[in-house]
Amino acid sequence: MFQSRTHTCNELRLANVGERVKIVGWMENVREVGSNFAFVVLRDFYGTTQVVVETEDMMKLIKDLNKESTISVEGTVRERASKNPKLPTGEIEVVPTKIEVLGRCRYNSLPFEINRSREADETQRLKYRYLDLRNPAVKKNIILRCQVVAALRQAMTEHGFLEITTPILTASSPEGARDYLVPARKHPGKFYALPQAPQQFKQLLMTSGFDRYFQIAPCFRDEDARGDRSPGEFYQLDMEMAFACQDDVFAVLEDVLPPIFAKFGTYNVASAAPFRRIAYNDAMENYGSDKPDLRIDLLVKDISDEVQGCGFAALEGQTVKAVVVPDCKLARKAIDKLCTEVEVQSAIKPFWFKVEENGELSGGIAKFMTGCKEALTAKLDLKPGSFVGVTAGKKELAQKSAGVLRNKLGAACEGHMDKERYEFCWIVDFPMYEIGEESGQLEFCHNPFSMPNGGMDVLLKAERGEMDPLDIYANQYDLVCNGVELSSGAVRNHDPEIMIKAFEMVRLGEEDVKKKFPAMYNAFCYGAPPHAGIAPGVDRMVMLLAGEDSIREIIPFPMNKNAQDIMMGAPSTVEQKQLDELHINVTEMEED
RNA sequence: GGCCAAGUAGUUCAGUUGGUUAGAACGCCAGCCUGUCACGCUGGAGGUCGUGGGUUCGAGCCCCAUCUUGGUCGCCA
Repeated sequence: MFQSRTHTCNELRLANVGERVKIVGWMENVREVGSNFAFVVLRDFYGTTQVVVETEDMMKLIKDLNKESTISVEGTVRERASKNPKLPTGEIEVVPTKIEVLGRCRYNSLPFEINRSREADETQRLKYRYLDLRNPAVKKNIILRCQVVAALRQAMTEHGFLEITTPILTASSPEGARDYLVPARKHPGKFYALPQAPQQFKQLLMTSGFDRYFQIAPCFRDEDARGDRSPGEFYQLDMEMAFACQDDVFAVLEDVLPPIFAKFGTYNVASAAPFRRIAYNDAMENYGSDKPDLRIDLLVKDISDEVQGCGFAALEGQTVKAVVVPDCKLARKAIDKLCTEVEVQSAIKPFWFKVEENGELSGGIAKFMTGCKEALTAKLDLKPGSFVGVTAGKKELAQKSAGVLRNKLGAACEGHMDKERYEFCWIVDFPMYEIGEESGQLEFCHNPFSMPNGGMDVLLKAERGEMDPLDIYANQYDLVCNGVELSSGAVRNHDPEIMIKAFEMVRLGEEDVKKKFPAMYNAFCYGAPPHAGIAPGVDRMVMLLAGEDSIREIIPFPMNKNAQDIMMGAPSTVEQKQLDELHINVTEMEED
């Protein structure tokens, strides 16, 4: 029968010398420095403590044990003969009178070394995640995640928000991403869906009279993974406020997030309220991105007019964007590498040229630029030493490529990125509608739940042809931090008539609204409050705070890129009996 | 689904123009070592070079196919 320990492995100090103690943990390392003399490093959640083995019996016991076995050590605390100032427990050691094996490690060779697991192959790490997590450097991120979630809960609660859980088994939503479906045993041919977000439920809560709702909400979307996007499932700090406008939502997050970022982040500087607000179109124009990294001081400039007639075919008739670095010291090789990286990420290879010390243009496309040198100098404020990166193409492509270029240049060129801080901004005034690439017709740009800016009036105007529907803006906003889109939110459309009108703009109507969002439509017909909300991604926040580039580093048990849990073996085949109960017929099967 | 990169010892990697017996570090095993703390020293075991074809006198290296993994684009209201 296991009896509890007296101390953790990060607790004993000089003051404890002479005490009888019991510590427990994993045998991390054994340093044998003589016959019948060895140092054993014992590790638990809290830290490590050195145990000295000095007798033949104990030596035999330890030598028969594989590393990573769990043991308990009862003994006396002793001052070390040679202290280690690098360890909190480095001044003492435990001289055991009894060592008990609690859980033997059956393997003398592990898939990777615990304390170097971050260097190991990721597939191995994920397969043996329970070993990977023994590494304090890996564990640290999970602890951080817990602390951040706890801090968010506390802050939201203090702001008067109630945490309310919403269903995991719900109805498939016609909009958005691909759903995860769950077959309904009692209803052959019918399916539940896992929620892509608690969107409709939280809006229904507002209609029910709950004033301020939040939830650390699991969300499920069957879409492909990215470095910053875990496949399948992720968590949002989902929130919604009744009788609220955009400013009310902003005020809450501007109050909640900066202290948490400053406290738990790798960098301890976070922008203070109010965060900068940038209109979507301005962000695209000046930063080439709808998630600008404001730590970079470079801007994107339009030089479409200036370069017309320059003789370089790739620029003629295109939207042309430039990013100028006034004092660029990049070598030719570094420039080529950077341009290639931009091409990989944006499908456009940027052009470039430099201004030499004597004022002459050189490199890249310089020979085509001499004709418009004066106009460019004025527009871009060119000086000796300036580097100019140029992208060209259709407007959005040129903008986005310039944005990628801006990010790369900011990171590569000395002095243009104040990296060690968290810079928040709001992206506002998103277009409500766009012309769909496939359909060529008007479609919702983002989500149909947002209130059009100007309400029914602008919709009617657009309907009468008095304004371009593309000029209708949604009361929608994104929260961006250091170039990462943390969150999307909106002032919701709580008015059934405006909702129907908004849908009519994209050739849908009352029947479609009722069919697609029956509960919400019905609820809104019984008196709905104006409401607004947002849902910052918890995983991405923690990733930013931990300073990690991969979202898998901050998820306790992540799936791999192909949405497989190789540790648990999910997804997996199931018994035919289970399929029969669910009225499921498998028509195609992956080979194992 | 497209594109790019990688796959060699338990792990991380090196491997020249295609040329003898495929190396190193860490880990593992054995021995030595009474103050180590990334302990040290000596020795040892450990490889179907992802898989299948092909070119060649000869392939870890070249070619084709395929699988796996990562990145990226599509996708992500």
